[in-house]
Amino acid sequence: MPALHPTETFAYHVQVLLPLAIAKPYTYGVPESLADAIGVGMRVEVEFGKKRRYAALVVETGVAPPKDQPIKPVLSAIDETPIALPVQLKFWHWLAAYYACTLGEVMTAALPAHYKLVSETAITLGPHFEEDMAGLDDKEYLILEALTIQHELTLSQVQDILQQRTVYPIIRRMLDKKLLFLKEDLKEKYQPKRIACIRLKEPYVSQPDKLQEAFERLSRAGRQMEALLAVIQLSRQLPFLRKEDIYKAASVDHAVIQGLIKKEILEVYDREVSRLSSLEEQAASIDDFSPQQRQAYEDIRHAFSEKDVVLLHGVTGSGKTRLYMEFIREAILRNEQVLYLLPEIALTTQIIERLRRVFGNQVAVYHSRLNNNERVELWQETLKGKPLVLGARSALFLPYQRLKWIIVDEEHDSSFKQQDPNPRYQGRDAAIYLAKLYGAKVLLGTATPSLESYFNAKQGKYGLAEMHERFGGVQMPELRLVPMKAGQSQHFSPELLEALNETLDRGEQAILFQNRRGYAPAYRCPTCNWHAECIHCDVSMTYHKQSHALKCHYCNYQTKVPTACPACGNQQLVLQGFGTEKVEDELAIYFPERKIARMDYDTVRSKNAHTQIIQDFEEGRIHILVGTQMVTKGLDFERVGLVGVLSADQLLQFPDFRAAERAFQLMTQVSGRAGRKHRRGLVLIQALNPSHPVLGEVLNHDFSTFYQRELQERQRFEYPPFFRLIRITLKHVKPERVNLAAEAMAKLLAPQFGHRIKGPAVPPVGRIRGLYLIDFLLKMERTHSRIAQAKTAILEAASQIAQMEGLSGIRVQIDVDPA
DNA sequence: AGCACGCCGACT
DNA sequence: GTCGGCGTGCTC
Repeated sequence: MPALHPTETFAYHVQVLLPLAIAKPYTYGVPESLADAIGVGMRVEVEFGKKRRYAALVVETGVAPPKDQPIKPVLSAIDETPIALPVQLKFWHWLAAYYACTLGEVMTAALPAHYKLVSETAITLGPHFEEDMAGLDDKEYLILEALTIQHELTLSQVQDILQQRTVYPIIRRMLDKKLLFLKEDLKEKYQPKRIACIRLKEPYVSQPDKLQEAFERLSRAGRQMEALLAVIQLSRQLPFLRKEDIYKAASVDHAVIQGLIKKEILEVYDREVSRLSSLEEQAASIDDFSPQQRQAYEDIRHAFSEKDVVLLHGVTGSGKTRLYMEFIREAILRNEQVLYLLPEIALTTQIIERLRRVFGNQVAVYHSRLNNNERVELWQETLKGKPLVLGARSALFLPYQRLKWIIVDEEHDSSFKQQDPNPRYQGRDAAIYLAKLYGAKVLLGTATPSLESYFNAKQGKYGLAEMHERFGGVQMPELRLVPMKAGQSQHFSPELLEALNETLDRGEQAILFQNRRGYAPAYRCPTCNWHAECIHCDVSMTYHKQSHALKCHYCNYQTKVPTACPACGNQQLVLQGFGTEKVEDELAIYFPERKIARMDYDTVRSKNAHTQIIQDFEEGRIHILVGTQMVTKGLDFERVGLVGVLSADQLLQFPDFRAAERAFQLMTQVSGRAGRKHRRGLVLIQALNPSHPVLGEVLNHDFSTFYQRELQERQRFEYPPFFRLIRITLKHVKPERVNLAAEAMAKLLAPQFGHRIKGPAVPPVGRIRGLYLIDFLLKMERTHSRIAQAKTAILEAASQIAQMEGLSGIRVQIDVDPA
C-alpha cells in the first residue's frame, strides 16, 4: 500500500457565490466542526485561488461534490443568521436568468459592499471605538491597537497579527459593533442634510404655565416677546420651526432669537426624521380625497381584487402621492411592508420630506449616496420589518419579510432600467416579478404611462385607474407652440421673452428646459471643418464655459480649449449649438436683475447641491431655473407661472425607437411643473418643425391619440410592446477584432434567427472609452419559450466566440429589454 | 475579478 | 542573456 496524505473529510458540501464576476457557483466542503453553523443565505470564509480569501454566500447545502476535483474546506462561518432570505435568492436566480447574467453579478449588485469581504479589504478604526474599549476581548484589542499605529489594515494583515487562520467572523462582529469601518466607507461618507430648528426649551414645553414667568422676564424686551409669541403660535401649526420662519412671522432678526436662546427660553436643535410627524397630513384620511381621487381609490381597490398589478394614470397635479399614502397607511396598519420605488434623481427631493412628515420614522430611504454602513443598517432594519422603504431600483434587493405592496412611482421613467454593469434589469419589471414571489400587489403610477404598461393595462393584464383632472380645481396649463426659424442664432423667441417678463413681473417663477448640458455641444473650425473630438470616444467634445474646458459626455475626458484650429491654424473657431450653460448665460443678459440658477449634472454633483437648488427655488430665491431633464422629475413648486421648452426638435430627433415616447413624456412632465395653485400656468414649446405629430398631442394633453399612433408605429416596425428586444453589443479595443467577432457572431446566430436578427451594425456612437462597438438587435415574438431559447443561443454563441483564436478578449454584452 | 503562465520584443 | 509587455486560462 502506498502511503497517502490524509485528506479532510467533510460533513457535507455547499455551493457558494463569490463576490466576483464569475459565471458559476463553486463547491466547498464543510468540516465537521462547522456542520451546524452553516446554512443557506449565510456567508462563509473561503479560499479561492492560491492565496485570496473571500466572504462567499452559501446558496445551497448538501450538494454532491464535483468528481476529480480537490475540494477546499470552508474556513469559517461568518454569519450566525442568514443575511439573505430564500425568497431573495429566488429573485436573484430569476434576474440572472431573465437578464442573461451570472448569479455572482446579481449578488454584487444586491449585497451592500460591507458584506463582500475579500483579503484586500482594508479596515480602519470606527468612530466610536474609544467609548467601547472596555468590553473588548483580547483579539479585538490587538486589532484596534494595531490600527492606532497603522491607520489601516487589510484582512490578510489582520490574519498575520492575530496569527490565526480565520479572521472574517471577528471582523464581522467588530463591523457590527462599529468598532471598525471599511476603508471605502470613509471616502463616501454621507452627511444627511440637517437643518437647525428652534423650539421651546424645557421646562417650558412640559410645564406651559411657566411661560408666564418667561414673558415677565421679557417685559422690557418687546421684540423678544413678539418672537416668543410667534414661536408658540407657529409651533401649534407647524411640525418644526426653522429660524427663518420666525424671522418672517415676527419680523425679527437673528439677534432677537439669539437673545431668547441666551435666556434659555428657546433652544436650537438639529431637525431629525423621527420628530417630523406632522399633524396635518397624518390626520388626513380618505375623507379629504377629492371625488376624483375617491373614484380612483375605489377603482384601484376593485382592480386589485382581480389583478396583481394596477396602473394609475393621473395627470400631473392630480394627487397621486396622496393616493399612494392611503394605500401605504392601510398596509402599515395591517403590519405589511411597503416598497416605494422612485427614479434615483427624484429621491433627493420633496417626496421624501412629504412621506417622512406623514410616516415619521417608519420610513427608511435607500439612496445611492448612502455609505456602506448606512446600507447595512438599512438592510438589517428591513430584515426586522421596517414598514416603508423608499428607494431607487436597488431597493428591490433588500431583505423584506412581509412585502405586500410595491409602488412604482414615475413608472415610465427610463432610469428604472439599469444601463451599465450587469444585471441590466428594468426596475419596474423586476418589481412585478418580486411582488409575485412575495404575493404582493404592484401599483404603477405616472402622468405619462410607458407604452408597455398602458398596453398591458388596455389588454387587461393590469388593472387601470385614471385621473384626468388636477387636484383642487387647478387648471391644466395652457400650452403654446412657438415655431422657430432654422439657422437663427437666437435661442429665445420674442414670445418666450415676453412671457418671461410677464411671469417674473407678477412675482412668479419660470423653468426653462434644455436637454443638453454644457455651453455648446460642438467646437469647430469654419474653414476646414475640423471639430474637437474625444480621443477615447467617437463623439464631439462639449465646451463647458464654467470650467473653460472641452469635455466628453461619454467618458468624462477633458482637454484645454485650443485657440487655433489644429488642422489649419485658423484662429476663428466657433461654438455650435447650445446647452444649459449658454442658456443661463444669455438669460443673464436679458434679465440682469433676476436670479437665475442652473440645475444639471454639473451643478448638482456636490452632495447637497441638488436639494439646495430646489430649496432655493421653493423659497423664491431663484426666479428662473434652467435645467436638463432633472427639472422634469419629481418636483412640485407653487409659484411656477411659466415653463419653456427651448428646443423640442432635439428631443424628437433622437435615433431611437423610443424617441417619440420619451419626448412626449418629458414635455408633458415638464409642463406639469407650471401653475399649480392659484392660476393657470403657461407652457411655451419652441420647435423648428412644429408640425411633428407628437407636439400636437403634447399641446392638447392628448395621451390617447399619442398612444394609439405610437402603438401603430411600434407594431409596424416590430418594436415593444409587440416584440421583445435583446441587444447584443460586442466590444474590443481593436476594431479588427470586433469586426471579426461580429462576423463570427452573425454566422452563429443567423441560421437560428433569420430575419429576427438585425445587425451587425456600428451604433451611432461607434467607440466609447476606447472600445469599438458593434450591435446586434434581436426582435422576438413575445413567447416565453422562444425568448428563453434565444438567450441560451446568444450565451452559447458568446462562449464559442470567446474560444476562438484571438477573440477571447472580446466583451459580449447582452441587454434584455433595452431602454 | 485577480493572478500565473507563457510567448514575443527591447534593453542592462 | 533577461525584463516585462499583454493575451489566455483558471480558480471548488
